Amino acid sequence: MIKDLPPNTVERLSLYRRRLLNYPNEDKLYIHSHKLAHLLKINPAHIRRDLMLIGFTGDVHKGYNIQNLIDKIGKAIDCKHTQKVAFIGIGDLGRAVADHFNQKETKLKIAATFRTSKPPKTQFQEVTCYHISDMKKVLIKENIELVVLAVPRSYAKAISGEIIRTKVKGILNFTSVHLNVPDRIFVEDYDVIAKLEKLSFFTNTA
Amino acid sequence: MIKDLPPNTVERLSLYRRRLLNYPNEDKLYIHSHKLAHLLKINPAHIRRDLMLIGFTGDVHKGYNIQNLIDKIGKAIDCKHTQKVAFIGIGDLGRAVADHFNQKETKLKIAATFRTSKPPKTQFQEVTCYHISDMKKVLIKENIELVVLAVPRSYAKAISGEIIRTKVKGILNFTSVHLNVPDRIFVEDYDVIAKLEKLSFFTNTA
DNA sequence: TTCTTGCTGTTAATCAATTCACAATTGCTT
DNA sequence: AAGCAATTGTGAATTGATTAACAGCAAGAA
Ligand SMILES: NC(=O)c1ccc[n+]([C@@H]2O[C@H](COP(=O)([O-])OP(=O)(O)OC[C@H]3O[C@@H](n4cnc5c(N)ncnc54)[C@H](O)[C@@H]3O)[C@@H](O)[C@H]2O)c1
Ligand SMILES: NC(=O)c1ccc[n+]([C@@H]2O[C@H](COP(=O)([O-])OP(=O)(O)OC[C@H]3O[C@@H](n4cnc5c(N)ncnc54)[C@H](O)[C@@H]3O)[C@@H](O)[C@H]2O)c1
Repeated sequence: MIKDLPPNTVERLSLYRRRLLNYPNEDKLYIHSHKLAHLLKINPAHIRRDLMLIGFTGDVHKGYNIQNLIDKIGKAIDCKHTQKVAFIGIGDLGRAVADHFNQKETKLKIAATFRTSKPPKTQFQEVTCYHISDMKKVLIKENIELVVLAVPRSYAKAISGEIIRTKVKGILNFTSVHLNVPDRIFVEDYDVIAKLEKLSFFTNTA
Repeated sequence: MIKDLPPNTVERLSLYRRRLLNYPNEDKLYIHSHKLAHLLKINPAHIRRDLMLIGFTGDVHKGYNIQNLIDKIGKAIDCKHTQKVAFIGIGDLGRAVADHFNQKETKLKIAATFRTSKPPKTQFQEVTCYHISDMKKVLIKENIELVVLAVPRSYAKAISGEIIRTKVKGILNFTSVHLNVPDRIFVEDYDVIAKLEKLSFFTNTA
């Protein structure tokens, strides 16, 4: 894992890797910066710079070796141990995200889901679904470090209050409630409405 | 509508408004920059600067008048006509987003949803659900300008090929497929995996 | 009245992200 | 063997986003 990568670079590296994992099907061993840039609709220099930051070098004519690049990205951004993820709230949104997640190659592992209604024994392969009242206990016992929070907004605050008493280090927060957690916990908020309103704005001015 | 607002400012203004729409319940007419900043966990100067950009001024002691601010944000970022939004793919993800959307105050209006299986007559209040094969026709007829794309990734390319033959100006794309559309169409991609992998990275280095 | 306090509006400074632009490299062609 | 063409790696320039800092103001206290 490489220190001091800019946040946007880390995010892009993840996207590069996911795109490349589909690429060998297309029967090539190497890829050029401009080709990958085109697939992702970004600037080629961007890619070269990102790869420079993780110390990956290409061949001046063949471009970048795809498998080696995938591996190198893993060394750069993946945690050494497998980090466990829990889904808190597994309604429509949580289910969609968890499903999507389980179809992708990633080092992260879904270790638990939580909800209020009586849970079925399992969901998503071997993932256990617990009742929300066991959340704190399970998060601690299972050593879960990341959570996806997708519960009705009125519960967000109380739940985040419990989360801070566990070893959770990061929260992907879909509740549109801004969580009050200590600095040691990373929060990433996402809000569709703001994105759509931005889209609306820029499709009517620019 | 104000020209030349930075993208991030537009997004934040949307968030300010949504937060403030809940605030009068809390029985205040005015709010200070540092108070709102605290609610959103951002820097107060940021808020003052954003409001400066839309020409909104506060009272040096009372702060910002909440209702006036809500109105001013509307004038700054909302489209003059009501823009119509369609959901293409209304499975778990589409449903979650559409639901979330319909609970919020916004000038945007869901005008149609599309899916492959035989559609029920309606969903979400008065929104009609159409079969995907009618998509192009309906998008054109209804003058739909924004779409949320949440179909299985294998269909994304073909569907975006149809979309470009309509008046759609913006796509919120959840498919993890990078769409090849002309520049006149704004695309906003979102990818949970990249966000989670970023979270994983920063909870293990920083 | 005069002083103190705490806020806004705004400029300036900083920090981060993106893009440009080109030297260096090397396969390929002639 | 020499010249061409295409690509990487990267410093420099640019653009954009964020934060600091403070003047100026006005309410309320003394
Ligand atoms: N930020 C965004 O972009 C975005 C998009 C879509 C939905 N959302 C939000 O995500 C949340 C979930 O949406 P959804 O469509 O999946 O809702 P849903 O009603 O389908 O699912 C809610 C889930 O939360 C669980 N839950 C309910 N009460 C709970 C409690 N007291 N404690 C713990 N868990 C509880 C339920 O068991 C269920 O699993 C909502 O708050 C919604 O507004 C946000
Ligand atoms: N980017 C992200 O963060 C993210 C998160 C979750 C899911 N996803 C992706 O979003 C998509 C939808 O996920 P979901 O869980 O809602 O899936 P889902 O299977 O529940 O729903 C799929 C929807 O697409 C429709 N559909 C199926 N085939 C179609 C076709 N040929 N043409 C048009 N529409 C068709 C279906 O009718 C259904 O409405 C998937 O591609 C998933 O991987 C992305």
